[in-house]
Amino acid sequence: MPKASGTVRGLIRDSYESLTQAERKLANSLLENYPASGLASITIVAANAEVSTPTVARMVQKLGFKGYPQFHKALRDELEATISGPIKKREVWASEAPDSHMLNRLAEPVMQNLSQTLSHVDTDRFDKTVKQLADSEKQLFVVGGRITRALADYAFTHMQAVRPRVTNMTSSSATWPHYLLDMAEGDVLLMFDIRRYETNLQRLAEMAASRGVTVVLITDQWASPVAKVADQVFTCWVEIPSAWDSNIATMMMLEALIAAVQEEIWPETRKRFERLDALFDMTRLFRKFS
Amino acid sequence: MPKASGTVRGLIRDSYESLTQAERKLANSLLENYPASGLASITIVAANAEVSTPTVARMVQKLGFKGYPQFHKALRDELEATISGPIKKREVWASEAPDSHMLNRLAEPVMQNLSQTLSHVDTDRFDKTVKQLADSEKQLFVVGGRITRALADYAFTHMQAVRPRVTNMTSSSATWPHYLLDMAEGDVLLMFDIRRYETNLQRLAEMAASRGVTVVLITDQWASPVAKVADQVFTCWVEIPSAWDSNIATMMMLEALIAAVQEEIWPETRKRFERLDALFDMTRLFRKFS
DNA sequence: TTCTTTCTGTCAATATTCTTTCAGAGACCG
DNA sequence: CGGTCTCTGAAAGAATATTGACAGAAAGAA
Repeated sequence: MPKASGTVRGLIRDSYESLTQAERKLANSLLENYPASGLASITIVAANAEVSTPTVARMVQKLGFKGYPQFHKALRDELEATISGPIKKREVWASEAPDSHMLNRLAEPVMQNLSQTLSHVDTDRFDKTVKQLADSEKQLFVVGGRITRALADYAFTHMQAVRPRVTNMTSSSATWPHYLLDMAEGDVLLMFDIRRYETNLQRLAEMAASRGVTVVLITDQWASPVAKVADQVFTCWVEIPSAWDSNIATMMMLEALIAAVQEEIWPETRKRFERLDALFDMTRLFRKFS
Repeated sequence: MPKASGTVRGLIRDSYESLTQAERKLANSLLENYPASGLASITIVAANAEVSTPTVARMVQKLGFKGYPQFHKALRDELEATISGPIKKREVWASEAPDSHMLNRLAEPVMQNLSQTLSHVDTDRFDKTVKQLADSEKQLFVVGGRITRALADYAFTHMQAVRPRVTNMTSSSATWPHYLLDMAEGDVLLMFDIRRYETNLQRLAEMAASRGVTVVLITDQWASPVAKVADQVFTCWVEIPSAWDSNIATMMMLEALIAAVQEEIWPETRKRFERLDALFDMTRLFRKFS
């Protein structure tokens, strides 16, 4: 008895010689387009291989499955195992601590959030957004809410290092009309809005959009109402077992955007970095590091 | 509104915002393990997503399919088109994008950083620090540097929600002597210092320490000079392929601390949260969410 | 708050799939 | 050539999947 390789494919190959004529026809059909062709219903599989449904049922039983549904499930599990990202199944625990420790209780949902966030990004839109954020002909405005103001600040500091013409809008909504005055068509407004969503941000977005400003929104999985008027929306997963929301995935999203923008306009950015460095050297605020 | 990318995944993403709550739950479940999770029967898909079968049927119709079987077929066709070859083990991380895409290039080192950071935490020290940060008899000061000011702000906003007596020190070092005046023995100073390390922060730390203030430092893997005078040091991995450092691990460390502090003094914190909520309800700034 | 609208799950009907039985077809052997 | 065996597909029955109708629940508006 030859050993099966564990995969359904291996199983079929191993038992190929003991299969009958019609069954081989089926086996060929399955292997030819593996695993897609095996994921249809038994009727369709049979039709594709030009054999009858009982033949399919008999063969999967011969392969050791209890019935066609089990065979189907085995294929799905295999597919799932094959195309899983870098985040899945990684032992990221804080070593010696018990699972009940806060660090470990947090690790799992955080990974989940990052994974989920990544799987929701449409790379075409991402690339498009990067181009818009990288266009230093246009003014870039950054604004956030109560909690996300910190993220907006972070975005501002980095964007400012990468390109010129970046404006950080204060968190006080009373001053926003002043900024709106200066927004021109084609300018970009980068907004952060995580629940609880702020009505003022929504109004700001509406007004900006109506002036022809491109609104880029980074929000959570429940989607801020700003999404309705935004040109680009990035959804981040923020749920953790706590009374508030985690912004780790949001931070990742933001850093990814910054990194991509930096790469997009590296020649200019590089010069900016060098000049910035020179300036830091002149003020003695910072230490050189090894 | 950007056009759908033609794939079922794109279809789901594009209509995500117009989906209802239960449908989003389903969409998440589908995207999380795409396309394997969608290739099961409607019953199983519904069970996995923890929604009812009619919800699944409704959503696929909303997406433009005539019925579930059509949706199923579309997924199979897509799978066939994508991995027709023998062992085309595509590491689809962010999405259908090539490995060279920024999102995928970033995902790996970020995971690495999180993993490293977690495995370096001494849980005993972590717990001890949490107790110190949770002691609302003492004043808690928060301060950060040029980049980490955003993190300090984030820490401040959350800590302030969790406990009383929290002070956010401005980033301008000229004002720091004023804060120092009010620091008493036993007070806690939470500092962020990521390279390039700032000389002013070091001086601040020294002066605070000499006054008997407990200094808690969150720094990077190369360790800020503040570490020499700090009582508690948390090291975060920050290296990514870019000209600057990633603060995702730093953010995680911070959130872990906040979460642990919150848990430590939950009874008081809970009341604070309720009062805060009531205050938000009074100002109409925020929308209710589910 | 109350009313309206929209959403979501339970249930039942309908359609499809899966399995089993069985008889005919074909292969192999004497 | 006839007998025996295995294989194969048709058809029926059982099981399951899919869809539609409905009513309670939740969200949003006035």
